[in-house]
Amino acid sequence: MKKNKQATIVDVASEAGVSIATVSNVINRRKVPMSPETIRKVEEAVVRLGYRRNVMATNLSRRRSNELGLILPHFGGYYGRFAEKLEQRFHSYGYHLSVFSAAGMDPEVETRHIEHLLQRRVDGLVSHGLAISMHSTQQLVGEGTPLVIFNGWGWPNEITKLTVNLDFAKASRQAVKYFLSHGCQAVFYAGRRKGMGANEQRIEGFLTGLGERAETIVHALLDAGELGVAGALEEALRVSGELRPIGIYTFNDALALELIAECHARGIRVPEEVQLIGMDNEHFAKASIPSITSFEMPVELQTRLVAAFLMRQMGEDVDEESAMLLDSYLAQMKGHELLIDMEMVVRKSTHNE
Amino acid sequence: MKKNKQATIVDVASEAGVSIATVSNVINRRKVPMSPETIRKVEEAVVRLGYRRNVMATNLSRRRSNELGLILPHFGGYYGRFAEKLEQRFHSYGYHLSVFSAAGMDPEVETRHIEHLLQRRVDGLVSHGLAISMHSTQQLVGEGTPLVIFNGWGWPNEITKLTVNLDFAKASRQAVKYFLSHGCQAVFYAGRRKGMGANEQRIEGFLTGLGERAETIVHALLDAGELGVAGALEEALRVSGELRPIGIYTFNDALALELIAECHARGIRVPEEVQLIGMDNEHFAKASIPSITSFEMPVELQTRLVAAFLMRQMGEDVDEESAMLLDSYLAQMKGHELLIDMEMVVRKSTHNE
DNA sequence: CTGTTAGCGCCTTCAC
DNA sequence: GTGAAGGCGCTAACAG
Repeated sequence: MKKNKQATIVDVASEAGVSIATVSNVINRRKVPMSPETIRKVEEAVVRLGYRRNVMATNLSRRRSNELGLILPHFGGYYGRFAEKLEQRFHSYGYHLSVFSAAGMDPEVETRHIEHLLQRRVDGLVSHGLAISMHSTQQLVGEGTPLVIFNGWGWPNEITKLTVNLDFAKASRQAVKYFLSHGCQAVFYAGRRKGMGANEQRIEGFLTGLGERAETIVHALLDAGELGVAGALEEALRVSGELRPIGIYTFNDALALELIAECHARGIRVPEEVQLIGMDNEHFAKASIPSITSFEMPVELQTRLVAAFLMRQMGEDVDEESAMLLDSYLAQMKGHELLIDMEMVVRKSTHNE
Repeated sequence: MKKNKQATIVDVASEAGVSIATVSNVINRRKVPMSPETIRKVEEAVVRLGYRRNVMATNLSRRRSNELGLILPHFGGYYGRFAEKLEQRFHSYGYHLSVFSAAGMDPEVETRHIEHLLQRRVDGLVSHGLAISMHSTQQLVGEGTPLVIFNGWGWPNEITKLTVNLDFAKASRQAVKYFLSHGCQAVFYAGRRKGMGANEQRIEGFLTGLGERAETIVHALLDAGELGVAGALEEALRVSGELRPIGIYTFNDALALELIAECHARGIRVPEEVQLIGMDNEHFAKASIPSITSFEMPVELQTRLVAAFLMRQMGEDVDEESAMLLDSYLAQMKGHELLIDMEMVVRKSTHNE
């Protein structure tokens, strides 16, 4: 037996007794007038042969792929949800989305994925904007492929017309102000150096949030990556001396959770002595003990804006709702950065009643 | 200006002053002897023109894509790590992996992804085996594409030669036995109906783990999906009456964490009154209070076996280590199911000292 | 060593 | 309505 190769359009044509052009017309539901009889014959032949169109041939011929690519720092948490939402949105616009993880921001892996996507001639690309990827991305994408960045800072205008960012700085200001207005005698930011851009944004917000209080209130930046979680807590306690309670704003919920564990191990009460605010509003933030005050990530909104803008860049239409949303955000944009607010979810790690 | 289209192999050829065949040979580092001079000229032309091969054309011509597809129930946690590891492994075998999420096991989304992968003529497919996907998968894949399933139960041999499963049943037996040998007076399994196959496996293991003790010890199956977390806990307490401590084995760490929160809210001490064992060994299992006893998912091993088997099915060679590993597992296989052990990580939710 | 020439599977005018 | 033919970008013999 010879290997049963996939049926081609030619097979379908001869099976149905028509020409390949006709088959193509039927398959693509073109508006050219065809007899219902012809259509039926073709459709039957398709089923009978188990025909499945070869998109490589289609794309090659059409000179467009109808495919989009997404590069994430990793799957998991917020990013995983982001990917699923975005896929769904693009699907509604008639595009297919392939998702890739840089596997913990490994530049090599990331470059490999982008290169492959480009070789596959994707019609557009969306990428996170963290870490070093900037330079390589610039190189790779060149003048050709439409690209939109999300959660990226410091990207020159030449590369992207728009960056869709969560407003970490604002959230951080909000966190600090919350601490200050809820009796905290000293405030800290605990981050991880590897956070890069996103980390910087938080720090900036943290400092500006202090405002003029910066001169009078005890505060410090803690690097949990360098000091370790225990080290960071110790440092905070050392700096704050007898002052209580203190407030610690963390890079994310995971770090907040670890700090809670550390406090618990030392018999330090949360929130009576140490108040904590995290970021990401992960599933466990709600169930931890105490539950963690955090910021909700507006995935729906962000993916909507990202998708709408990419479509526009590609000259495609989008649903009216997204279009209006995008316009209203673009109107109040500063520079080429579009900022999205996050909502604080207050829980037990910052108050008790 | 006309749009600067991507340079093609023809452009490179004329730029370098050679024929397209030569360019192709250089690009693909074929073993045909060529003068270093020619090679240099071609390579220079490539960079000068920013040439990037069109994989659609390449694949069409080669009649193979060198691409593989992976279908996941969702990104996040274990599955996200699985995807990253698998990608890396396939890469080392010279294949590219595209990952798709069924977005919470939505059958429509799943079908769409598989169909698209097939239309792209991937050389092979690996898919989780949960939920209803079975039937549609069978339809779709037909006789053609090599397929390996992981974490799937009840798949007929006609579809898959092999299913690579984590041994949830065994882990569950182990959990029960741990409870029994550590003083638990009553034991429970708390799952979620939606767990499907994976849920069934746990239940089976839970029951067989009881063995002959099933007749003498108080036990029950709890459906946290139906009863809610609070309801499940109440039910366990009701059934066990005055007996303490009781042991609750949960579908995953997330559920265990929620139960801990629920216990805490009611002033029930963990592990003194209620012992808990979770599954997945998620990041937060270590940092929660108390930390959660759980089972580590052997992603490295599982991806290795999956990759090796798919490669073999496709007639490709794999590294010796993986080959030997696969052979040893195949040797002790029952049916067409290959089982992987998980390791229990004991933490504070089951003991205190 | 290098160039020529068929395809790969499908789309897309342009006649009939 | 339907069919014939050229082309998309690249590979793979096969000559030279």
